[in-house]
This record gives sequence, C-alpha cells and structure tokens, in this order.
Amino acid sequence: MPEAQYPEIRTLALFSGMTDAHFEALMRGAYVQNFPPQIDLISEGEPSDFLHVVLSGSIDLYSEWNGRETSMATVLPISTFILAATVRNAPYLMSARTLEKSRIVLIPSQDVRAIFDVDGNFARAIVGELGQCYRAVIKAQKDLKLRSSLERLANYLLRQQKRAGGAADFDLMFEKRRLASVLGMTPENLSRAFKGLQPYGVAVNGTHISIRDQQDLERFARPNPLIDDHAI
Amino acid sequence: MPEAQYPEIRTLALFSGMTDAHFEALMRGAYVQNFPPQIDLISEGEPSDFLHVVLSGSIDLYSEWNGRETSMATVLPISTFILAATVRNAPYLMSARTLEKSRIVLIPSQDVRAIFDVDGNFARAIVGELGQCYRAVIKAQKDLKLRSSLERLANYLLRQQKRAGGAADFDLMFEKRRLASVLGMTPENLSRAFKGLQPYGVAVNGTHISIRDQQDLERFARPNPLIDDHAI
DNA sequence: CGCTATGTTGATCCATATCAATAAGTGTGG
DNA sequence: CCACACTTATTGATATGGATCAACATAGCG
Repeated sequence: MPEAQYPEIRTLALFSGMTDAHFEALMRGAYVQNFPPQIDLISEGEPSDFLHVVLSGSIDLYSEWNGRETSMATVLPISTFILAATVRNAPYLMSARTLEKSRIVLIPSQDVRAIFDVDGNFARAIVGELGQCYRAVIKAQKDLKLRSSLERLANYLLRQQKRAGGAADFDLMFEKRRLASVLGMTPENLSRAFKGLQPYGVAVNGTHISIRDQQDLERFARPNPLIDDHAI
Repeated sequence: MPEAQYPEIRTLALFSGMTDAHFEALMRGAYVQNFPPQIDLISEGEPSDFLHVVLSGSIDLYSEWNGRETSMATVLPISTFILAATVRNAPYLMSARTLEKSRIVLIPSQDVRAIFDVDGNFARAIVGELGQCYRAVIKAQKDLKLRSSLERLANYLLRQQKRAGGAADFDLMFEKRRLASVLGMTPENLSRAFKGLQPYGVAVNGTHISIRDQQDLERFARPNPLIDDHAI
C-alpha cells in the first residue's frame, strides 16, 4: 500500500493511538482500490475477510430477506465499516455497495485481529468505535419503533439541516428512493410525507430542502438528543 | 461486596480474562442489591453511574418518546447491561426496570473505565461483548424492517422453541403485553397474530405454545441465521 | 372472594403499502 | 444536439396491515 495513503487513515480515532510498528504491520497487508458506482463490495453471510475504510465516495449498507431489501445505513468518508464482524470473526450481517465512485482501503481481517490481540490501545480504540456504532443502532431502533414515518422524516430533515451547518436551505445527500428505504418506508409514502410537512414550513424542490420555520417544524418533530444527537 | 458473589460474576466472559488484582479492584466498589418487581433501576438520559450485572430475575430495557413507550430488550441472568454507556461515559439511551424480583450487582462505571484503561485483556473482553450486542441490535433492526408482524411472531416462536430445547411444546418467557411491545406491535394485534398462525399449526393456551408442524411453520416464517441465530 | 391487570374479540379508523399511470430527469448513442 | 431508453419521482385509486376504541372475559393476587 502506497505511503501517501497513510496519514488520513492514521488520523482516524481507531488507528491514532497505536504504535507506529503496529500501524505499519496493519498497512503492510492492506491495499487501496477504486470502485465504480453500484458495485457490490460484500454480501451478507460471507466471512469477514477485510475491514473496509472509505477514503472517498459513499457506501450503502443494506440487507435482504425473502425477496425484500432495506437500506440499513450509509457510510461516508473517512470511516470504517463491518468492524464488528471483523473482530468477532463472524459473517457479515449486511451487504455493502458503492453509491458513487469510491476509494476503499481493504485491511485483512486476520491482521486486524492479530494486532488487536497484542495491542491494548488498539483494543480500547475499537471499544470506542463499537460503543458508538452500538448506540447509533439503538437510536435508529428507537426512531423506528416510537415514531411514525412522518415524524421520522421530520427529524431526519432537522438532523440533516444541523449537519449542513444549520442554514434553512440544504440538499439531500442521496436519492429519495434510498432515503425512503433508510427511513423504513416506500418511495410513494416518502413523496406524500414531504407534502405532509408543507404545513410545517418544509419546501422541497428536487433534492433541495428549505425549512421556512424551524421552530414550527421542531414543534411537530420533537427531536430528542437520545434519538437524534449523533454526538452523544 | 460479599466474597460469595464473586464466582458467578468472575466466570462471565467479560471478567474471566482479567487479573485477580484488577477483578478485585472492580469488586471493591461494587455492591449487590435485591429489587422487587416493577422497580425502575435507571432512566434514559441519566449519566451512566453503574455497570449492572443481573444475577437472578429479569430486566426490561425500554425507551420512551413523546408519550409512547416500547420494550427494546430483555436481560436475563447472568449478563450485564448498559456496557456501552459505561465505557463511553455517556448517558443511558434506555431505561431499565425489574420484571420480577431481581438480584443485581452494581459496579461503579468510573471503576470499570479505570480498569479498562490499564487492562488490555479487559478491553478485549469488552470488544467481544460490544460486538455481540451490536450484532444483536442489527439483527433486531433487520427483523423490524424486513418482516411483517406475523412473520416476526412466527420467527420469534421458532427462536424460543430452539431456546427451550427444540421440543414442540414450551412456555413464553414473559407476558404477552410485553412480547407485543418487543415485537413492535399492540397487544390486540399480537392476539390476532397468534390466531393467524393457527393455519401453520401453532396452538396457544395462555403462555403455553404448541408447534404441531415445525416444517410448516418454518415454510411460512423462513428463519434466517443472519437474523435469527443468536450465536452468530 | 372480589379487585385489578391482562388478554381476547369485535367494530372501526388510519397509516402505509400496492398498483397503475404519468411526469421528469439522466444518460447514451446516432 | 437531439431522440431515445431508462430510471426515478410524483400523483391518484385502492387494498391492507395494524392501531384504536370499546366491551367483555379471564387470570392473578391481596
């Protein structure tokens, strides 16, 4: 793996605390690859051969059952995915595909486990990461079980607005078809849900969103830090 | 904390790999307490002061939002809960209450974090535990997003049957009211769902379940290891 | 034994899915 | 650059899963 890739990976919380020797041991077997859009990287059920790091682009984590499919999450740079499967040496629970042209680092899972076994700092960093992932899924599950689809959309928009810097106008990060799946609804229902938020000052034009009266939308959405705050 | 409690906690995967010195340091600040049924142990949003270990009884993890409530999971002996909040030093995302008379060990979270900081083996054990918790929630989310309530119930019954040893007859572990909440439906809908499974050979009498033709039920339920296998 | 919580059943309502048709983008090759 | 194909988004009509409301039955429990 080319030395030029080191720095941006090294700065990830997951890798920043380990010794140079261990980090280089990890990178020795790793390699970077560019993928076109809509390429399947992994399929659920396969053994976890590689820990993946997204350097650029974006990844859709999805699952299938009985002919149905749902988007579970989106991975954006710079972060890792399928860490849990790697450390547990268990099969992937989700499939992954590129959403756009993406640059991915592949680190052999056995190398990750080998360093994990001897490097306490790396183990602690993994705890931090897994703890965060776990809490993110719990929040997603609360969102699903406690809110209607209209409420999920409203809170999603408020979260995205915050991510985009808090301005009243921003753009959706991915196509509505996928947003619907992430939010656990059909595209048709999402289309109607956007209309359902018009009375609360939400205007949609393609991927562009305007939130006219944030107070008003919040009164309806009732965002809650224990569901919506990504930092906690 | 009385010495007599040590062994059963010590054998937990989470604590079995650490040195005696560290384990005793953890136990020094810990204490055991007996709680009656229906007692709130923690509330979501509170700082994570204690890591909890259930020695006997059972615990309901639940969440609330906007006047609604949902059961997220049930904790059975002998296992820990709210580990993620403890290691991240973050507020609880779920509330916990006893379902029956329960015996709980309370270990100060700061002690857990202190040992975690110096004991690599403990850190690795926590990775194992968190990885498993994370994967369990992912499976639960797939169950919720990919299956109808009837399918969730059918697969739940098959999982419980396996847990109970695989016999055709077994008893539900908790009341239907709570089961409905865990499965993400109303009690009325659960009642009807049980009827809806009669054509597949499911008979219900109070908390007692009989699965007349497992093949038939499985043809409907289509259990999948990547959702239903707790071991993977 | 009665009180209270839980479970069942029925009637109805509502949210969301499904089906179908159209419109609007988006990319491709001539 | 346009015409075409193809995917995505919207809109309408309808079906259905599941929630809600209400009445009643049942089972624990003091």
